Amino acid sequence: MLSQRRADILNLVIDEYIDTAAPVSSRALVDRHNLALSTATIRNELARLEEDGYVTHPYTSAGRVPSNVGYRFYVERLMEEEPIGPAEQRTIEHQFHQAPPGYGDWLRLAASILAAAVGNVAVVARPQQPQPTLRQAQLVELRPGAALIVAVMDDGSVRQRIAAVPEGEGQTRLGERARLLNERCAGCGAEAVRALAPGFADAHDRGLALDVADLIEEHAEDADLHIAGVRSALEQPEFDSTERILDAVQHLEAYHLRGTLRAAGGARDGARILIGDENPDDWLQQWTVVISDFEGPDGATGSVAVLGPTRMRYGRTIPRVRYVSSLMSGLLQEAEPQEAGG
Amino acid sequence: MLSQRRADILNLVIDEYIDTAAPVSSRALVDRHNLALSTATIRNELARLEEDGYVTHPYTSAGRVPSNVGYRFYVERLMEEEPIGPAEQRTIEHQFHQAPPGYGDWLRLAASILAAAVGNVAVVARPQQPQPTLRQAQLVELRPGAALIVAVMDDGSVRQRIAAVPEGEGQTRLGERARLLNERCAGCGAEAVRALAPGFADAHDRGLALDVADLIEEHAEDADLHIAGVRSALEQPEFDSTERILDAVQHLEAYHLRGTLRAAGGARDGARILIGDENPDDWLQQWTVVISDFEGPDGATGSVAVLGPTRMRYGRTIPRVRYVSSLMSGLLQEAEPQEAGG
DNA sequence: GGTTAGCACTCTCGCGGGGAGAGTGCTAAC
DNA sequence: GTTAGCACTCTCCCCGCGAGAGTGCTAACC
Repeated sequence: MLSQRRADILNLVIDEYIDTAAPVSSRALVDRHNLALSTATIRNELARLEEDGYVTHPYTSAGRVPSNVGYRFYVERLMEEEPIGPAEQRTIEHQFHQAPPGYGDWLRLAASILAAAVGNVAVVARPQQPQPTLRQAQLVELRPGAALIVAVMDDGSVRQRIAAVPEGEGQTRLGERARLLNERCAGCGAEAVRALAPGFADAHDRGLALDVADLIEEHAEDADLHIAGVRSALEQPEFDSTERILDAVQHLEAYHLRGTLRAAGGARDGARILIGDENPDDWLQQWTVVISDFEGPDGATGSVAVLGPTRMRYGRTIPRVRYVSSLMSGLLQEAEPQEAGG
Repeated sequence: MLSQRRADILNLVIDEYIDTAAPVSSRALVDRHNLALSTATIRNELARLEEDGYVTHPYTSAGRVPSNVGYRFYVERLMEEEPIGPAEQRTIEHQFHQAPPGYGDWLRLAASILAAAVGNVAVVARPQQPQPTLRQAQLVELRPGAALIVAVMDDGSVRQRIAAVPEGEGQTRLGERARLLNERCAGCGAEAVRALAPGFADAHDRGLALDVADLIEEHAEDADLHIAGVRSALEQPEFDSTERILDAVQHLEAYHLRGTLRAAGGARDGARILIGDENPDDWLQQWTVVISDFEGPDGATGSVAVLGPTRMRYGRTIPRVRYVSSLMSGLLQEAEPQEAGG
């Protein structure tokens, strides 16, 4: 265990480094915090902290940089959370209620509010039930032999797929097929629909039922994941080379991020935090991810997350992720007097 | 009008510049194409081309770089289209038919096939009817007082919005409201629904009908726009500075791109082409956009586009945009024997 | 024993010089 | 109209170097 003084110094080093993005020198620590110690003493302590793995040395004679171990310790023991003042709270809630009418717009807005609040990438995943059930399916004629299945789930999520249908059937006939499908399968989960499939007299209806069962199991569209703040994150000094930026850009797509939000990580008061190499994904080895799940209606779970360099303002980020998450939860699930429609 | 020889030289300059991304010198032209002229003669011609605005000089003694005017002339008169050979055609079609089951996946695949074929950003916009009509609306309970309207259009596109409903109504009651709404409004366009709204006895039903009318007019979700190839585009030498990359990243989002695809531009055989400052958007002043619309079922129109630096391989890009567009059209609309379902 | 001053040593970073190279424009001759 | 020749320009890259920041270590100090 770290001595109190050493922990204090580590705290200062990390605060300083988060602020300046430059290796922290003994001089800087003493000067900026009026320490009653000499730089030499600090240097000794820093050397010990380095021995224990909390900080590193980019090269022989530069200041200290926190290691992942250091950040982890900081997040768990040292960091002070930066509270969300009444003014900020009002601003955020105000923005929330100013939402444009579309549901997607609204989720995107949430992401961009969070991104602005923390200066990093923010992601908001629409709540989905773990075991969704079918609300209703539609068949839209595409061309002879193929139709689009549009399946709306009970949590409001939507999945679509192209399916084979008999050639020469018009939209009317497809409407009948859809009606039959809905009569029997509405309210069912994937397994139930699959079990019902053999019960259809017509072979094509059986096929459609199986397609629907697949759809129910499938992830909803990427649309249900909203990303904001990419630019502000990539403006940080860690992204100095073109390569790094491009790598980040390549991976910061809705398509890839779904899995990332599911990763388990060191929890802190309802927020999962993954620092650097704690991330399972290769490309995230230099990133920290802070995730907070929230509840939607009927047990649906959504997620709010922030991604940024390991040098992120944890004290600011974590409470804000948590706060936006709870706001989402409140607006989507709990009773709350508020004008919603447009 | 340009003399034949001068046009030939312009052609060579642009081909060369597209290839190397470096200012083209008189020497390079003579050497690489075994011209029966001396570099001095070429220099004279280049000077004339510069006077007429087809090429420029980055600085006093560097080679020539095509101007937007030059590119425009090239696209209209000089360029040779690079045909899609049978092998390439087979590859592309093969990839198309290997599509994963989801409709969104499929559109994304189309974008990424095109992106790979041209080495730039590709965008595919799902076909939508200009005046969509309602297929069916669902109401999903969120919390007391608010529900999610999920409206499926006749072209299969989906719009969602949060709407006010009376507090204390359960999902069953909401289901009844939805049924009533569908009974009266299914098949209607925005105007028709708006006209029907006053006919509802219940005030809340009237409100919902108006919401639905709004939804019908609204753009579909951004999900219906798929982007691929951002990385390969940004790897090109024009994006040497961090700033440029970030600017591009910031604007290359589904949210912003919808309008871009609607821009009118110099047509060439069914493809609209906007070069540099021909683009209405500020951020696109250094870009070229090649767009081709395609037909979906029932008069729905989708778009396929490629975005890249003005120095793009026009001869390669244009036919490929056109080709993918026609493939989309074929797969979504025309009769074509093919296994579609999964 | 912890703390501190002093000092040698190390590594980065920015700056200026300078030479090579690529290319042009111009002039004069063909 | 075409071409050789030449002076001139501008970039680019390499190199060296000095300033500056910081450390680690040693020896003295309280």
